[in-house]
Amino acid sequence: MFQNVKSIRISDQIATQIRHLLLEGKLKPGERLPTESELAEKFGASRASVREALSALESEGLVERRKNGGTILRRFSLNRVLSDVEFPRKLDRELFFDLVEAREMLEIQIVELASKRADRIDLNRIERALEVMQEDISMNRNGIESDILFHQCLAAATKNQILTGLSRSIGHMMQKTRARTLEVPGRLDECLQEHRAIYEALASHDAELARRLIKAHLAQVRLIMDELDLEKGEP
Amino acid sequence: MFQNVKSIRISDQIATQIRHLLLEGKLKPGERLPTESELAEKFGASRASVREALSALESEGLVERRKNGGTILRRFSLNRVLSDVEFPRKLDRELFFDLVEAREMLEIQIVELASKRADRIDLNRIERALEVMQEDISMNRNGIESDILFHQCLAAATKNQILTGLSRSIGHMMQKTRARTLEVPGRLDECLQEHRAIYEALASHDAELARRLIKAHLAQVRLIMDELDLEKGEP
DNA sequence: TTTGTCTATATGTCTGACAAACTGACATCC
DNA sequence: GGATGTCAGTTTGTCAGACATATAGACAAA
Repeated sequence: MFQNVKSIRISDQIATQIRHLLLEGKLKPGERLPTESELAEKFGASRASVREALSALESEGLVERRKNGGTILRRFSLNRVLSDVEFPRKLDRELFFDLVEAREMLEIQIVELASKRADRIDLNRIERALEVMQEDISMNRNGIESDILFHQCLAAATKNQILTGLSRSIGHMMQKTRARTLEVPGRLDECLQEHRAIYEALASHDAELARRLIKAHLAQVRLIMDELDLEKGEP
Repeated sequence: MFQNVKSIRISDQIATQIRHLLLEGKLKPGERLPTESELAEKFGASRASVREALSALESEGLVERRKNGGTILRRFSLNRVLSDVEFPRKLDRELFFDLVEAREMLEIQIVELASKRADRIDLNRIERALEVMQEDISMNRNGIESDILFHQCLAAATKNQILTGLSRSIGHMMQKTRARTLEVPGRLDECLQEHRAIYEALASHDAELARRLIKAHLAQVRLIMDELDLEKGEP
């Protein structure tokens, strides 16, 4: 009934404005922003606030700052890929299935590529993710975090930032649903076994096997999702 | 051979330290960080630098700041820690190659799916896109718009909104580069022929052929990109 | 052409100060 | 007693002004 009101930081407002200007095309990638002092003046704020905004934008990958070169708008940034897609937050029923389909494609490609590129460090990381899930099971936790961690480690092994970012973002959007599938009794154990098998395939650089395994894994997830869907009816 | 040296911002060092402390488990999600003044003292830096670091961490979703509640480490952030820590921001150049790779994967998947799902309407649309490109050629236009149109129509034929959206935004980010490849003498004609072949495969619902053709098409594009790159050196 | 030097510029950093908002305790009124 | 003001302490948010430092560009010298 009542809208939650709260003060909005100046630095946030500045960052938001710049993000919007980028989306609307009034600021173009590759261009240079005015100097911090000029921005401060134009926004009617202090340089410190402008700098905080730029820090945020920088860590989002939208801008790049150089000692004397000013602040430039980056050409290729993950956020710009995602901002359009992530936009429909409502997740219609139809859109949700599109999302599931896109995720399956993405994950399959990721695993295939990862099985070619994974080095010792990646494999160690994945191993650790498996341990975390094992721990989740014995501690009786739901395991969604370790599930996400595993898939994130897979994506990282491709060494491709765009794919990694996409995986993270799409995986995050489906977090709730995945959590529900993991609640099914015994599912977490199964999941761990499937993950382990995928890991083995990766470790032996068997792309074809890895591909088959992740496909089976995702098919399993989808199956459970469908079952849950029939019972409850609504995401 | 020579390592690239450059000054590392204090705020970056602080942010990195905090990220690592999180990874090592010395800082735990849900905990509260010391106050900004205390942090400044402990790191031997000013509060302004600490605040810039916190701004970055906040926009990564690692911490949450409240007016009097101090700064708390967010619970659900494991995935973000990982990718950001292990793979420091890539430069535009590297990220561009990631983008090219991601696009190729995406387009291949799209064409494969489209060849299964394209109906009469989709095919007509694609046909029209081909005509537009033919017109571009005879009018001596650069053809980038009709190129985009063609790929957009392909994506639409998958009936998957997520894939369509991804294709659009990635394609859009690469627009300038694609435009440059089309400027190569005779390239637009080749491009049209390749598009035509893909269309034929789609029309006959030959997924395997379509896949091979789009792969060849994208390989050709990449080849030209590389050549242009060697000549000019800088996007 | 390369190298050295200088200067202007923009970011990076620090200091000290005040404003604003939240917390908790205490006082006040019905 | 319980709801409502009031106040002080704490912490983040914001500001202004200063200096340090790295970079680019111009220009001179070898």
